[in-house]
Parts: sequence; C-alpha cells; structure tokens
Amino acid sequence: MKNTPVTIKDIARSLNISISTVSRALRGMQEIHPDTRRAVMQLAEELDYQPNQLAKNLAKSRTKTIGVIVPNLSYHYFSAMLNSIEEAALQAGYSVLVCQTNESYLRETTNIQNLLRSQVEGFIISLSRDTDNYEHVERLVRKNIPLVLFDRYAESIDVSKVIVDNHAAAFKATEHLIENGCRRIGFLAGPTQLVLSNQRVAGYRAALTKHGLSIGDQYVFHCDYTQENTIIQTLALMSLPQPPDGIVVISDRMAYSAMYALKQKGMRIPEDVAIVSFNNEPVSALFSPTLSSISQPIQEMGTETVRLLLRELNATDTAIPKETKVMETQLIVRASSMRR
Amino acid sequence: MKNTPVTIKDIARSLNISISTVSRALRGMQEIHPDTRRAVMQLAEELDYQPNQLAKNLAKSRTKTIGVIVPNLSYHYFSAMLNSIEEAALQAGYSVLVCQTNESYLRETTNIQNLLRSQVEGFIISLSRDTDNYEHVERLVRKNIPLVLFDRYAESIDVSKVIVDNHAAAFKATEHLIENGCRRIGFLAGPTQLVLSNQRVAGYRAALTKHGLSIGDQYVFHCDYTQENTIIQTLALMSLPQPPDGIVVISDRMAYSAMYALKQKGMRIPEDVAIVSFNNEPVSALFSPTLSSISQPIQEMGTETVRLLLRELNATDTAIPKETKVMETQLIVRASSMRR
DNA sequence: GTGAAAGCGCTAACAA
DNA sequence: TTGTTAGCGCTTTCAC
Repeated sequence: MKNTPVTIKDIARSLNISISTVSRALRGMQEIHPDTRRAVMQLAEELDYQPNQLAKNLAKSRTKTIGVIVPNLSYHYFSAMLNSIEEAALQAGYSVLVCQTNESYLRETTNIQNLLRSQVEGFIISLSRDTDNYEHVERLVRKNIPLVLFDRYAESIDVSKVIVDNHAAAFKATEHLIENGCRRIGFLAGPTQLVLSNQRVAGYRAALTKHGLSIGDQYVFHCDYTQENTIIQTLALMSLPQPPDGIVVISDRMAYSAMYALKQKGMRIPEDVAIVSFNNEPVSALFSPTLSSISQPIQEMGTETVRLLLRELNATDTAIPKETKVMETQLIVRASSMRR
Repeated sequence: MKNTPVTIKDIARSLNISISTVSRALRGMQEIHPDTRRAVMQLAEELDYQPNQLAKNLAKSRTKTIGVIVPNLSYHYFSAMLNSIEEAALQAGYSVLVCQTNESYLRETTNIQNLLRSQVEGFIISLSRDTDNYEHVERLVRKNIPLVLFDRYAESIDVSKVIVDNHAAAFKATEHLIENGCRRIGFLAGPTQLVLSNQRVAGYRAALTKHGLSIGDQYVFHCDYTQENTIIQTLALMSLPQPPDGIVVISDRMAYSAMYALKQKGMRIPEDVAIVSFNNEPVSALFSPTLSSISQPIQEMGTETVRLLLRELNATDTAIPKETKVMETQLIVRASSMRR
C-alpha cells in the first residue's frame, strides 16, 4: 500500500483556505493571522506534512545545494574534509550532495553531469587520480558555475583553490630526515599525473640540494595507492645498490605498507631507515613505531574551501578573480624518524 | 554573470517545434521522426543541454533515489559499505543520497526528514550510537516507506535487515584465543546501547562457558570509540589483579589503540596478551603485529541490503514480510593471536 | 508524428 | 490578511 504524501493542497482543502495561505503560514510569514497559522501548523503536524523539496526548489529556481566530488571517501583525508565542508556549508544554509569518483575520470564527468542536473549551485572538487584531461571542469568555469578545487588540482585550470604548500611540506619533511642523520633519502611518490605528488618530489629534491645530498632519480619510486604495489616499490627501493637510510612517503596509507615491507625484511625503523609521510591520519599515532607525518589543517581547509565557494556563489554579475589559498602544514614528529 | 541554463523550451523555440516533441525526442521515444530527433539531439548537444532533474522528478513523481544514512564515513566499514551499496543501487537504476549522523540521534532524525523531503523512495540506515529511541524509524515503517537496516539495528524495530552473526563471530574469536592458550580473556566492548556490542559480549561469554573459563563481568570494559578512552579502558583492564592474557576487541580501530597502550606498557603481543578484533580493515594486515580480525563480507552485505530494499520498493500493495539476512563472518588469523 | 493542455507541489507577484 | 493567477521545467494524456 503505497502512501500518497500529504501536500499543502490537502491542508488547504481540509481547512477551507487557499493553498497560498497555507504556504505562507508554513513558511512563517508575518502577514498571516495567528489563528490561521495555528490551524495550519497543527494540521501539518498531525498529518506529518513534509514539504516537497523538489517542488520547492523548482519553484524558487534555487536549491541552496553544493556538489562535492572526491576520489574516495574511504581515504581518511577525504572523509574528514567532507565533514568539515559539510559543517561549514550547513552553517551558510547550504546542503551538500556528495559523489565519489573512485579515482576514475569517467565517473568524474558523469558525477559532474548528474550534479548539474540536480541543479547544484556550485562545486567543490578534488580531482581523481586518473584525470589528466580537464575539459569537463573547464567547461564549468566557462559556464561561470562557482567551483573550488582542493588538494587534487591542476595548474592549467583557472579556478579558486585550497591547497597546502606541498613543496614546503616535503622540503620540511626531507630536511627533518637529514637533521636526523639520514644521508641517502628515498621518496615513495604517487602517480606522475598527480600535481601534488610532483610538487612534493620537487620539495624533496630542493632539500637534498640545499644540503648537498642530491642523488639521482633512481631514489624516487612512483606507486599507485594499493598496498601490494607500495610493498613492491618499497622493496625495489631498498634493493638499490646503496639503499636509502630514510624515506619520505607521500601518504600515511602508503607508509603503513612501506613500514610493513621494511619490517618484513628485518629492517629497524628508524635505526636502519627513518620514515616521514603525509596526512597524519589518526592511526599514525598508534602505529609501531609511531609515524612522523605532515599534518594538514583539515578543519580550516574545509572552512576555507566553503568560504571561497560562497564568495563566488554570492558574487554579483561581474566575474570575480580566482583566489588560491595555500595552507601551512605542520610536521608531527614521532618515533619513525627520531634517530637522535 | 549568472547563466540561465537551457531548457527544452529553448530548444523547441529555436527549432520551431513543440516542447512535447522535444521532450519525446530527447527521451528517444519511437514515434518521433528521425529528422526531428536528429535536429533536437544535435541542438541539445550544441547547447550542452542538461535536463533539469528536479522538474523531471516532480513531473514523474518518482526520483529513483534511495537515502543512505550511516554514523560516519570515516569509519572504513561504512565507507566500504557505501561503495558496495552505491554500486548495487546504480545497477538497479537508483541513485543514492548519503548522510552522516556523526553518531547523533538528533542528526539521524533530521537526516531522515531531509531525505523524506527530497523524495527518496526508500532508506538504508545504520543507526547512530546515541540512538536509543526508535520512534523516528518506526514512523517510516508505519508509513510503509521501504527501509532496510544494516549492522547497527535494534531488535524492537520490525524491518528487514542485513547483519552478521555477531554472537557466532565473537564465539569464534574467543574460542580461537582459548585454543591459543589464553585462559583469562578480557573484552573491550562498545557502548552498552549498541545491540551489536552486546551480542558480541554474549558470544564471548558463551565461548568462555563452553570451555569452563567463565570469569566475572569485571573483564568486560565498555569504551566509546575514541582513542583516548580506549587506551584508558585498556590500561584499566590490564590493571586488574589478574590481568588477562588475551583480549577480544570490538573493532580494529579500537584494537589499534589497545595494542598501542599494551606496547607502551612493555607487554608483548601475542606472548603476554593475544588480541583478536572485528572488521578486518585493510590497515590491520600491516599493523605490528599484524592483527587477527573477524572479517565481514562487505561486498555481499551491500548487495543484499540493496536487494532487500528493492524487494520492498517493487512490492505490490500488500505489505511484504520483513526479512533478516544474517551473514557469516570469517576469522582472519594473523600474528596478534598466534601463540603456538 | 506532432501539438495543446493539464498537472507534478510549490512560490510569488498582484489584487482584493 | 487572504485569494487568484501564473509560472518553475518537465511528462503525459488526448486530440489531430
């Protein structure tokens, strides 16, 4: 027995008033007679009336909704960002529609399309790993649809974005290893199309150069994000004729795999190999040894991302200049890198 | 410069045909003249026409959307379930609207309300930790709105659900510890209002009883899900006059904290204390020592959950009997519990 | 094969 | 303070 939901028309009919009066009463407009309002409210309550959001949005041509597209919510970083974005959005009276790309370019395009069809008023996107063609997001820009990128962005797209200073962070992490006595430092990077990964590699190189420790490209290994592959790359790195005594890893998740591989090989962390990575996931504080990691100000990043989006959402007709917010990171030093 | 999206009306006007013809052409109906269809399609493509989903849904009084409410997507279990639910739903032509409760009863009720207003056709819910009043979900049942619960359910609600055999799983885990020589086994449980936690405690007790090892309630400690609290409870457990030589922990996440605390105290795992927990998160295979854990068939659970929901969604008028699907779990034995 | 018209549930002028 | 009317963008009879 499918139930037909109650509408304002039902309320109007049984109260013998017009539907606009009901609408007004329900929305708490001033000009309504207290008695009328009371009657409407009471009946609505009794019938457990739920306004039809579709109709409401259609009528107002306004959804107060923003679309959020992330690679995968099972990465702690993204689910944490989602929480902070949702919170900030809610505060501004917006609700959020979330989609995952599962790192697929194709799903990214269909997600954008679906959200567009759902009339979201703006987008917050972190690009998928496989995305190397930006036509779909550039189209949003051209159409003047408010959009903010975070974390996974691309240089060539002219949009507002919230990122961290990846170069500086990697520099800091690498220098930290150097200060702890490491002399041959390796890097476990992400896929080469990830801007973020390349920036971190650059920061790592800069630190090595500064300290006169420059070594060849063979100390940088690129992994996809799987455990298996990370383990393989780690072992490959350690099989170099002169294996590293320190490794910067591009994510905690990958560092867990790397550390597992190292321990399997009987290497001690940090004595034989020191480790620093990125993200500072909660589990990193519990790992053995506890993992030194670059922490990103997730809370603030979410707030900033939403702020930048609201700025475009509320912009008057003229196109406003894009803004890039670069956040500072913090190195959380734990056991995995403390050699002295 | 806010852009006015193109509508079928625009297409109709510039092609000098009626909007119903455009509508039909766009939906690929048979009766349309090939030439007309081609013209419409081409113009739609050119203008990057995106159908307004709100209008579509409103007109058809059908959204083909299901609402999913989970405690928190940053728990691996829930984001994994979401992925598997989404996949199954997509396959059946449904899209998914996700909400998080952050373990709050209040947000659970507002989430339900919002999804109702968004005209979702059915719900998949995993109750929040703080939920101990079920009126809000019972109301859905009364209204005959298709609903399936998974993982976090309540006995008293008469709905279809997908769960694992928690009693059997805990029994299996406990017995495994016993077989590995543990004689005083503790239990780090969740909050007492969690059905799932209580069932696991019961399974644990049953195993102890079977093996003549029954011990008092003082070996069961209840934690909230935070790291701090878990560490405190673990230390409390180990401070008993006769500390346990084995611990069953209700989640991997909590086990990480417990193991951290144990290692801090200088205890060896599994030699001094063996550990088994629940969820088999990917990280558990990398932890030191690797963590023995009860694995749930997440993929299958997602599929089943959607299947049960579709069953209600497609049901003819008569109320169909609720179905409870109890899934089997698997104990993945790793180093944390292998003492022989 | 195509068009006119009504309607999905609601909001928003404009009158009264 | 309330009602009437016209949409929002689309689907769906029902004619032609």
